[in-house]
Amino acid sequence: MHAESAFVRRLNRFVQLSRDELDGLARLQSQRRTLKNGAELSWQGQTGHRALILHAGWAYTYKLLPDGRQQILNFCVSGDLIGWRSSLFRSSDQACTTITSAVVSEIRPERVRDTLLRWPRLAAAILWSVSQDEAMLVEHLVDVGRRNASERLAHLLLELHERLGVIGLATERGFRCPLTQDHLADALGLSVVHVNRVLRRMRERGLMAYRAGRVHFDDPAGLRQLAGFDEGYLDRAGWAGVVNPLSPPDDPSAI
Amino acid sequence: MHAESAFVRRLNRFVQLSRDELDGLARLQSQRRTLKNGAELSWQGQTGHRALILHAGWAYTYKLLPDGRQQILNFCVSGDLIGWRSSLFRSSDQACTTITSAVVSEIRPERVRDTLLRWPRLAAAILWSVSQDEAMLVEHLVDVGRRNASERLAHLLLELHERLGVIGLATERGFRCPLTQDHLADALGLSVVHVNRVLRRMRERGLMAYRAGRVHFDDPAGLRQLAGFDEGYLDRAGWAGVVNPLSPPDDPSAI
DNA sequence: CGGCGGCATTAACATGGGTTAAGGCATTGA
DNA sequence: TCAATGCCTTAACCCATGTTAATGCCGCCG
Repeated sequence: MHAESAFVRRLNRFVQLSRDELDGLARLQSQRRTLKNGAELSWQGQTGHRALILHAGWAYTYKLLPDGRQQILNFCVSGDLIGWRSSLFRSSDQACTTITSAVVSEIRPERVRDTLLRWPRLAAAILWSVSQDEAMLVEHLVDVGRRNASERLAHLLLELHERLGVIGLATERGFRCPLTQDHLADALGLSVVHVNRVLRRMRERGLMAYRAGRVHFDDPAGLRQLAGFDEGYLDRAGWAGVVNPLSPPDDPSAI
Repeated sequence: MHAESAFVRRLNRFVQLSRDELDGLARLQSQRRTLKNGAELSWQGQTGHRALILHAGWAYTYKLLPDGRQQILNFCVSGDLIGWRSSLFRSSDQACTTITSAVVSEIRPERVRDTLLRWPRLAAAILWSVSQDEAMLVEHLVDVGRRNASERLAHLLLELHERLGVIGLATERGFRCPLTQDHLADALGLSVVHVNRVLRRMRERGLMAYRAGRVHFDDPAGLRQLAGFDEGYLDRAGWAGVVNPLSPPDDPSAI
């Protein structure tokens, strides 16, 4: 039961949790809410907001400018953590809305703190997950700052493919994708019209097709080259080994 | 002596450290190196890299694309922490180079871990600092994704002004700034030529002047409005109070 | 059935910002 | 003193991307 959770599945790439730790995690997840698409999970300026685990469905985090422009910061899929750090420290500086119907657990800041203090390896795993989110944010900034429209688009979709693959929601050549072209535009700092143009060109060039809620890669290698995609930032290549990964805590072979 | 450190000065906005904690921090900082400008503090793909405290001078973190384009992620000033999280978890995914001559402490990952485990409130303070860095990164993404050139420029310089003010390196109307227009361009996703154009326009409109290594705000209010600048993300407004700030640990009034 | 709202698509046109190229002014160092 | 170098500045030109607007499709709902 525990092992099937998308979040546990993802964490297991980094650290194998003990039964006790899995219990701690299960307790956090015991309360679940099901939400419709378009539901607001948190908003800017909210104080005392909950930390979230997204069990199923898609959501996105974003910032709104006073004049209505919005910048999407991240797309969230099953197994993602949302707003954990800011729940400990500050009012939420970003908003989060579901894209599809979704299942979430909401965790009060005090519980987050208690859990982190009680299960240090769980804390390390969560910090690792948060750390990976930051690596994605950095890559996102590079996208928007220094890549052109088609590079950005390819990069984003390849990243999503990678992430969904880990939790079993992608095939080798593609994945189901509920994002509208508006979402893509707001994530990539482009206009909808241009997103549409670029998608068409990529289809015509035989690189990929985005239609009927599915992304299909016709030429994965070509896309990777176009985007300059290197999935290293999503993976654990080159662990420092300081926060010990991969071995249960009582295993004598643990470092 | 401790209290004069820019880093301690900044942390004190969040949590007042006890003598013991200050000692722990001082031990981290005991080794200092002085570097020339243009010195590489870390680079992409480096494993086992050190965590850094920048005591004096300026630096910047950035990512390089294979074709030579670069995206600057952050400008670092006195009192900033660099690469703490990635030192624990992964190979460095970004590079860091000094802009001016600089004084730094380099801390090995194991020491980082030991310090965090031994002084939890220090850990909280450091996590807070890192959390603030992420808030800046988010704001940076909004800049590049959804603000035009003059908004971006104004926003960046107002942010720097705010940050430098906290550590006593800014006057009410401006600050010394060693950044070249190339730096600004690579941070903001613009070309140097355009940065120059926009700076001229702002000077002509009586908003601000950037000359001879100094930024001077002629019309701070106008600039803030132009940039849509709201310094909330740099401050501690709206603390959740979960990781207890502001009171020494043994103070009975501490929450 | 008919209307409406969300989304995709396309065309025509406008422009912000990129590119290229050239010159100026310091500072450095031989 | 004279290069050489690094940085700033400006002009001319061009293109990637934005804007506006219209059309079509589909699913939902009254």
